[in-house]
Parts: sequence; C-alpha cells; structure tokens
Amino acid sequence: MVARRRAEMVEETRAKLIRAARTAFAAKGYAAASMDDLTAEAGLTRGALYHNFGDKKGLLQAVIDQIDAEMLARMRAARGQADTAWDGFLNEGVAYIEMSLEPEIQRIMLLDGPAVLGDPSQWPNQTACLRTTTQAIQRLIDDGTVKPVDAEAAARLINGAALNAALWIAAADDPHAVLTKAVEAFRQLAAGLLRTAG
Amino acid sequence: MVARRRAEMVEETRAKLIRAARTAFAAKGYAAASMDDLTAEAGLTRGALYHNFGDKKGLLQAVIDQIDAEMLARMRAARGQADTAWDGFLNEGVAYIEMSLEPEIQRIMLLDGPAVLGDPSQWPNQTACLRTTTQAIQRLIDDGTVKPVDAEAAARLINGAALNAALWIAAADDPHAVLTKAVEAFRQLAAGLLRTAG
DNA sequence: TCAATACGCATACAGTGCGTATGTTATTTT
DNA sequence: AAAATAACATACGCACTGTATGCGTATTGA
Repeated sequence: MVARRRAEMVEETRAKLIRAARTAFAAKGYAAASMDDLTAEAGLTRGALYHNFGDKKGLLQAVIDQIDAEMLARMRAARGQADTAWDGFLNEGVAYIEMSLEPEIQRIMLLDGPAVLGDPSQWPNQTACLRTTTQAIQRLIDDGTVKPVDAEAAARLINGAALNAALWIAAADDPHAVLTKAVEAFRQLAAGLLRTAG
Repeated sequence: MVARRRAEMVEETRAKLIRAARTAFAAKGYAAASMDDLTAEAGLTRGALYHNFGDKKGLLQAVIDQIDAEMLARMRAARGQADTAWDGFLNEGVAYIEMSLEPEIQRIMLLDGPAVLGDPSQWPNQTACLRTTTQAIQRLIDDGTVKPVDAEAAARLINGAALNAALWIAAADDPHAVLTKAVEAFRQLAAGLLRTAG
C-alpha cells in the first residue's frame, strides 16, 4: 500500500460513507436506514461515521449537499441550452421536474430531507439554486419580459409548482405520460408572469 | 359513573389519543414524539394505541385525516365567499396558504406526513381536496374563463405553488409581510391559466 | 531517527423507543 | 349464568442511536 497523505484517506472514507448513505436512504428511507448496516456496506463502522459527520442528521446533510450541488449543475446546463432568457428559465423548471423523477432525489430531497432538516429553502445549496432562479426572474423583469412582481416570491412559487409536479409524476402509473401533461401545464402557468399575454 | 355504550367509549378513547398525538407531533415532530409520553398525556397506555390504530403510522394517518378534513372544510368556506368562480378558485389557494401558517399544519401535513406516509396526493382526503380543485378548474375551462389545459395538472401545480409559498412564509422573519408578497405573486401566476391576458 | 502527540477509526456500553405477547376486566352473547 | 369477546394494561425482547473508551498509525519536533 502506497503511503498516501492523511487528508486523502479522510476524503475517501467520507466519500464511501456518503455513497453508502445515498443508496441506503434512497432505498429504505432515512428513518429505516440503519447506521450499522450502511457503514458495514462501506467497509467501516459507526465510529467513522460519528467521527466525520457528528450524527445521523449530519450524514444526511452531507448527502443532501452533494445531491443539491449536482442538481444545481444540471439546472444550469439546461438553462444554457436555451436561446432566449425566458426559455432558459422554463428549461430550468422542466429540468427540475425531470430530475425529481429519480427515486433517489424524490426520497432524499423531497420527502426525508425537509422532515429531518426542516424547510429546504434554508439549506445552503438550495438557497444558491433559488438565488439563481430569483436573479433570472429579476433580469426578465428588467428587460420587460416579465411583469413587475416580487422576484423571490415568483421563484418560490415556480419552484413549488415544479416540485409538486415531480411528486405527482413519480407516483403516477405512467410517469412519462404525466410528465408531458405536467410540463405543458407548467409552461401555461409560468406564462402568467409574462407581460404579454401567453 | 353512568354506564355508557361501548362504542361511545371507544370513540372517546380514539379522540383523546388523536388530540394528544396532534399536539405531540406538532411540538416535537413525528420521529421525536414518544408513544409512551403521548398516551400518558391522554391518560392511557400504548396498549390502547396499538389496539385502536395498529401502529405509530396508523395514529399519524388518523391525525392527518382529521386535519385534512378540517382544511377541506375551510377551503370550501373560503370559496363560497367569492362572487365569481375564478375569485372562488383564488380564494381556495389563498386559504390554503394562510392555513399553512399554523405550525401544526406545517409540521404534520407538510413535513412529517409526506416523509412517513408517502406522497400526499395519494391520501384519501387530499384526493378529495384535489378533486374539488380539479373540478373547479374544469368548470372554469368549460365556461371559457380558463385556457384548455389539463385540469388535474393545473390543480396540482397550483397546489404546489401554494404549499411552497406557505413553507416560505412560515420560515420568514416577518410572516405577514411575506404573506402579502406571496399572495400577490400567486394571483399573477394563476393568471397564466386565464384565457384573457392577466 | 526517535519519542511524543494527535488523529482516524473500532469497540463496548448505556439509554430509549417500538412492536408483540400475554394478562385482566367489563360487556356482550347464548 | 357461563362462555366468549372486546378494550385496554402490563411485561418483555429487539433494534437503534449516541457516547465513552481503546488501539493503531501517521505526523510533528528536537
């Protein structure tokens, strides 16, 4: 075994624990996931877990931070692929809905996370995500595309609509059929913010 | 002690347990609420609880059914106080937002409930609530007020927007100031469904 | 280079809470 | 009036979280 720096090994154990926790939380839910089991899955014990993350909630927080960062990156990519600012804004919402189709995101980010850690809009990365959406709306207001509403309020409502759409889709018998209906309704609803009638 | 019918006593026991559970779940959250504690608060033991509700989730389900019925009644009352069908529809959404200001509804209905029992849109009473909203939108489509969108999709998105608005308000420093902004943005957003430009 | 120390993690232990199995009493049923 | 059943209490086992302690190894200083 090559002698590596200690910091590297710490990062590796943290990564292993987070990965095991992601799959365990997604599969069984936060409450039903045993820390003995998931640490064993990672080839470690609970000692490593408490040393690195403090407690079970700390581990969940780390998992959520990681997923949230991934979601933020994917939303930015979706926005970048649009021609106009308004389409980019819509793409963000649609990307959010599509990501929420994934059971892992559903279970961890939309169900257990809020229940254990409280209102998601207070989470560090979520605020970053929300801030970019708010800024996008503000720009659309400034250039006359969108009516002069409170940008943050609009961003939160749009987010909520997308989130609920995602939950609906995931619980549906035919998710992809419902997805198209939800996306269509989402575009109509968002058009309410437009200065010109949709 | 007057000899009462057995069915009356069972109802009384169930009511006492549900009442104690409501306060306990609202105060401590579902996971942190001890069943020994809340049954003792009701002057009973866990035996009564397991006999009447099966398990802890069953008790939560009973609590949620009760609260959900109350919310449905209040939303119907709010709709009845409007002059037009459209205003009635908006009133429903605003009433939903306002109810979610209450910590009990926040904690139990919006945070713990979905995490423990799964997607709220599958709950019996919630579907009733959603159905009335869907029907309201369908009527507005039929009489030409609202664009021809999928009524259920629109209802779910509107619900989600209202829900997120409520969470935002509850976490705010000045809830009532944020409430007005949220309600204003909600009306703008909902106007996206209108056939005539908002 | 070698001792001292701090760090990362494992092990052992105590506390708490859920669910079930069993017991007890009062009300039906026959 | 005796048997049966429902409503609830009591007692027990099991699992899980969090903490305290122990051990090995890497890092630091002289």
